[in-house]
Amino acid sequence: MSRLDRTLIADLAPFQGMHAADLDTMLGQARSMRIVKETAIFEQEGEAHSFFLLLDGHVRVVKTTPDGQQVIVRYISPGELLGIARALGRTTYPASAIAAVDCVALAWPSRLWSEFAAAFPSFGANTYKAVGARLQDAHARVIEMSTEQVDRRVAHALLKLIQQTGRKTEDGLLIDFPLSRQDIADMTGTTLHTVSRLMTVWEERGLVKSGRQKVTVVQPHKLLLLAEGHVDK
Amino acid sequence: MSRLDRTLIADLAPFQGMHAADLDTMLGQARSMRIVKETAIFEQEGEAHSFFLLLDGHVRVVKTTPDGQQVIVRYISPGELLGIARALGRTTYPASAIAAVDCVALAWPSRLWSEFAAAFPSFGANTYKAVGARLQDAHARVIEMSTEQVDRRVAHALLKLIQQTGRKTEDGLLIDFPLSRQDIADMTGTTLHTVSRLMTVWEERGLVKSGRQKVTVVQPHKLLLLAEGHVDK
DNA sequence: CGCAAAGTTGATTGCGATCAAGGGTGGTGG
DNA sequence: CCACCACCCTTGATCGCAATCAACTTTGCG
Repeated sequence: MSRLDRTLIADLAPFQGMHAADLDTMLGQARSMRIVKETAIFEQEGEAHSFFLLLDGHVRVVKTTPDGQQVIVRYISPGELLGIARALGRTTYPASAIAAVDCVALAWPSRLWSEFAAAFPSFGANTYKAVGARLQDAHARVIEMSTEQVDRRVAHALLKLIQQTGRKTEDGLLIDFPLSRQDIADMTGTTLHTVSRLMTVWEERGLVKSGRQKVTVVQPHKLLLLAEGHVDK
Repeated sequence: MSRLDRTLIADLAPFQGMHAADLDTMLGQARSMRIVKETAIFEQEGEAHSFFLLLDGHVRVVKTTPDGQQVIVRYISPGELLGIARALGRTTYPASAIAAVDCVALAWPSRLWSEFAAAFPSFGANTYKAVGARLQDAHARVIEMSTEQVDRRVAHALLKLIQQTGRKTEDGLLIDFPLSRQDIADMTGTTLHTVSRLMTVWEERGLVKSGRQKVTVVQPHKLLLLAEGHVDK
């Protein structure tokens, strides 16, 4: 049986400041798993039996309302923790996590979370720092939803994505996983129709290039100006 | 000089599970202060020199956008911590805190936060639990802003407030601090005009009673139905 | 090749913002 | 004590953004 090597995780944010031996201890209790595209890692309301570390791929975290509307809370990139319901004092997952592409992840039983946090203070502190960062993200999003028009919200969403996962191509910065108009709509509280029209206009203006489940930002700077409201639409 | 008595804080959520002696240690380093109505406890972007515990009164936490629009992030009730920027890994306050009425609070230098969290694990855990709860609140709010119409958002906001600070009166549940139409608008991402019209309709329907900076919810159950979308508007 | 999923585009509608005007009320200072 | 004024609230009229409704096109996959 192949053991997991600590270099797999040593450089990732959640494990900064930890001793090599402690990394091994954690890895020794991890189970590695692959998740095929468009399947769930965990489901909203489900028993929070495990927490995860994404090693490769991209995951979208989705909340579904009682009447079936979907909101994409965030996208997870490699190196980030997900499903840390226990750290938030929950016993069920507050959202579903769906693999946007084929993914590789590590999983630990939730029960171990408090053990790890206590035994490895750096790990606990890093996690809480991440929670703090997410709280600020969420607040920023509330402000955005309260005060900004659709076009600026969509621009912000795209900028956040290229910052997180932008891959340089000859055309500009490509968002590195399949992203539909509907997905963008679910991130920004609008409809696929409105997003489609925006993309058309922006493409004409040379700000972006996009196709089926694919978006490339050609002129991030101009998109930023638009997002910040410094230009006419 | 009068010392602060530990019974002042022993029963409050942030201090659950702490030893009496440790409470005294914390109190020994606290400074108690009064804040007059409509003045700031701290300002957005300001150096986060202190964190606070609200002992009496009500505080509104406000974010202001570069173009001057205001969003009320939350109201703080007695027994809650505020200004815990350091716990979120920040050195400046992410929002302003304004006393909605005359308030009494305890203040500690921010520097002590990590000391307390390390020395009194219960205190740290309680705080992080609170941060987790706020993260969930914020997410719920994003969902709300993304998927619900104005009337339902306003209904939810009022229900949250009466849950937090509702005081029983002969008419129903009174929100226990001055709350203007503009305030409600700033909580829900709408305008005072729309809120005013809603209140008028709801008053006619017997759901609420309201006046100058005063709101009483007469029929919480019916308001909940409206908030959940189970009835026609 | 056929079909389902994704995207485009036009037409229409309506919610809620904005613009505008006026009324009520509590607090303050003369 | 009263008058005035700032602040809060109400209500009407209009407008525009973006949702909705509808039809069609494109694209990739099995």
